[in-house]
Amino acid sequence: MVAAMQSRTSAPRPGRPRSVEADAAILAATRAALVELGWSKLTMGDVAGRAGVAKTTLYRRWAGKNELVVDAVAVLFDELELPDRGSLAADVEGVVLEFAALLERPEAKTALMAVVAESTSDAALRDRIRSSIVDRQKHLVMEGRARAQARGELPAESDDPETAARSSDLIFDVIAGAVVHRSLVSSKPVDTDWARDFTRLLLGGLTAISPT
Amino acid sequence: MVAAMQSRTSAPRPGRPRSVEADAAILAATRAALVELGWSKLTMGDVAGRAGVAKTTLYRRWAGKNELVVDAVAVLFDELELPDRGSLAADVEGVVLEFAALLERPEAKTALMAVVAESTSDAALRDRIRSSIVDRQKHLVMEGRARAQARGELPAESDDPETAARSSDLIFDVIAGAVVHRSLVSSKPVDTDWARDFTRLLLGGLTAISPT
Amino acid sequence: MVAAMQSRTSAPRPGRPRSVEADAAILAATRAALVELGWSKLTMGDVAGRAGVAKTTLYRRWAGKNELVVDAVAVLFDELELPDRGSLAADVEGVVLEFAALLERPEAKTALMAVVAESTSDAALRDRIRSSIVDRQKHLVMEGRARAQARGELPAESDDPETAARSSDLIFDVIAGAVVHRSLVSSKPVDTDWARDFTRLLLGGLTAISPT
Amino acid sequence: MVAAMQSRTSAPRPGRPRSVEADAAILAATRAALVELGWSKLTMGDVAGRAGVAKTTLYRRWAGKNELVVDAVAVLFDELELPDRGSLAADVEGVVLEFAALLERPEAKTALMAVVAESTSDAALRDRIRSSIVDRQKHLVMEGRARAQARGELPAESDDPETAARSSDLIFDVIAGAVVHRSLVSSKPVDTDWARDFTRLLLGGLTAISPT
DNA sequence: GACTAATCGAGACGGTACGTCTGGTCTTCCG
DNA sequence: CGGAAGACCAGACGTACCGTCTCGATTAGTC
Repeated sequence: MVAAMQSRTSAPRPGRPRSVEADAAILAATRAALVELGWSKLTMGDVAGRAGVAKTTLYRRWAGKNELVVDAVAVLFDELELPDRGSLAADVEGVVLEFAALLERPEAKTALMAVVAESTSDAALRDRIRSSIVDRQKHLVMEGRARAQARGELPAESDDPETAARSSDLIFDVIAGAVVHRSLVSSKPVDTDWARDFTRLLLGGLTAISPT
Repeated sequence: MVAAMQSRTSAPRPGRPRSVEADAAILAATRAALVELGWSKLTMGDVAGRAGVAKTTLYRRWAGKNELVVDAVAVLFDELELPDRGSLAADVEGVVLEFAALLERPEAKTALMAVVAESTSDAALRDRIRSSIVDRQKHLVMEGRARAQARGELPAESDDPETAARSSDLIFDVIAGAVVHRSLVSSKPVDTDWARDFTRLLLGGLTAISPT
Repeated sequence: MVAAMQSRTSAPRPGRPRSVEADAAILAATRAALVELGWSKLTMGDVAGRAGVAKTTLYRRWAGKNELVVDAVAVLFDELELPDRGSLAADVEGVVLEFAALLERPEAKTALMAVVAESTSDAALRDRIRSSIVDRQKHLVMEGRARAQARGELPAESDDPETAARSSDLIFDVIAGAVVHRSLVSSKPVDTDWARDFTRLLLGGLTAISPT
Repeated sequence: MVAAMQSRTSAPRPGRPRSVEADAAILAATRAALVELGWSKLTMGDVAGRAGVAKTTLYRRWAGKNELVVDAVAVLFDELELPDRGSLAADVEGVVLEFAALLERPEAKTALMAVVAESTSDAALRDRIRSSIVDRQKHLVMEGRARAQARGELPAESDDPETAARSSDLIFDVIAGAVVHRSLVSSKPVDTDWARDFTRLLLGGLTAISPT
């Protein structure tokens, strides 16, 4: 995932090739450790032990705990999908519940907040999070919006691409932010009722800001 | 703030009383250390040194880094205010910008996410965050809503107090969540433009979910 | 003149007088703690607790652990006696066994070596040990010698008092040193057999060094 | 000296081998610290610092202060030698002065008494002292005795090996005990005069206990 | 019968060292 | 050369004692 680009060129470097199994084992071990121990008690040595791997092998692939955890958790966000549920409201409700289900998983909730916290004082980590996690989610917003426009539920985007991006970003932050805040900060469940209330609020707002 | 309940009963416990100056010095030192070092590099020993206090004095009052930081940061949220800006839109925009300004402060942004991360696997910490931080903010939502109803911008609350609380919670999570997500996850500025866009979206939604 | 007398006896200083019971309780607690914990794990706080006394009360009377322990153990050496057993050989054998029995007691053996160790870098402690412990034992040697001379087993002392003191010191160090070394360093029992062997060796030597 | 047994089998355990230089540096640092600070103020952290080594490296090799100091001091006793001085009297006098000179060294006197004190409540430490220190000295007694017998100054040993061992032990405890007691407990110098007096006493005794 | 003055208990204080744990690096030998 | 093993340095962890201090509450003798 990290330096996978090079493998494509398949330059048969000299010496023993890196074990492909090790990568998978390490990431799995990281997720398991996150579930059991949480972020702060997770240690590199413990992950290495679980994966049946030497610590050196970890450090050869990742710069530290932060990077490792981002990669270990990123794959979880690949599971998010946006099947066509027939209407914009159904699509929004669906993605909200799906995202909430993801945040219920201990490895996801713990890791997500922790790496965001670290990223506040680490620009490189911020980029890594954006590319590995945020962008994967944002893509869903774009997809849902396009589908709604095709259905005629939303007007066509503005000609100005910048304006369009601005409103995409806004919607994304509102959805993701509300779910995360409800789930992790307010510590209350994101259930069907809440998802319906939220969707009504969001769709009402969307109609209001759309140009006639 | 923390164990202040007991002081009211003023039961003069035997032995030397705890230094009240130490508390203030420690919390101030904690905030200073957060700014300089960030969450992960902040150490109890360093805080003690800055505060001119022994490590034992810290541990006598707080169980660990998490608890200390929550208390140290909580006071920042007391600064949030909601002056009457004349209209609901102006009030929302104002509180969004104020909250965003708070999240710009390094001690706030780092600490907030970090303690939330830890709280995902620590129920006691979760409660402490709720009472020390979340509730302080939620109060603003209630206030703004009441004011808007007085102005006639929003209909009177439902007779059912549970329904009213449900929508208050929703609005709170949407506002706080969106600002936090924009600021810390998406890493983009919460400026006047964004605040205006967001306010239009939110107010449109509020109108839509209001009865009649 | 008159007032000076009283200060030695019971100078009635102003203020609340020190508790006489506390002294006894503290020394007893110290000995008990020595038996249970040994020297290095004995703490002032623990002794205070056992004695039902505050730490300040200890420090008001003794400067530290060393001084306290010397005083607590010193009384044990008062038990050493030298009844007239009829001959020099019987007297030596008796005192050797008595001293060995004292060193069997855990509080004595632990404390004696420990304070001697500390005294190697503490002149004041060295003096305290000499006056509180060593001199008490040395007195027995003088007594036994005088008795043997009265019996005619040993020749009268040299006219030169310095010469007499030199040989007293020598005998004392040989007896006490041998018993301590056998018991604590070689970790072997000082039983009747050993005492008899040692006595034969010593008396043989004494005869040899005595002036014809 | 400590775990040297295993090195003979030279089983090449996996992983990086322990630094042999570190061992020497640590023991030297321990002796230096003993001279400067004495036993009670010597700290593991300080020793580590002097040796240019991490604290973990100390604890990987020794269980604590006691074990470390025993090993650090043990080598000093290797310096004791018994050159043939021509007569038993000269040999005894020589070894007494040599031993006294050793006990003059601050690292030896402090450490020896301190570890003996600890050993009174620690059987494992007692064994370590016996094998590392006591046995090294006792060997000198055996050697000197054999030499005196060869010279005809002492009769041949008893046929019963146990009887021979008993008298060897006795002589050893008398010599070592007297020197230690004079030097450390009585706090008086072991000079040539004292050594001569003591030798006369001992040799007189030896003649007395020897079978005709 | 108040006023001193030193004591007592309790327990917090600034320090120092403890022994452990983790992070990240380096060194050895094996495949 | 990759990898497992484990030693290495650095330094934070939370705990335990140290010896001092600050409390309120006793106890005496002195006015």
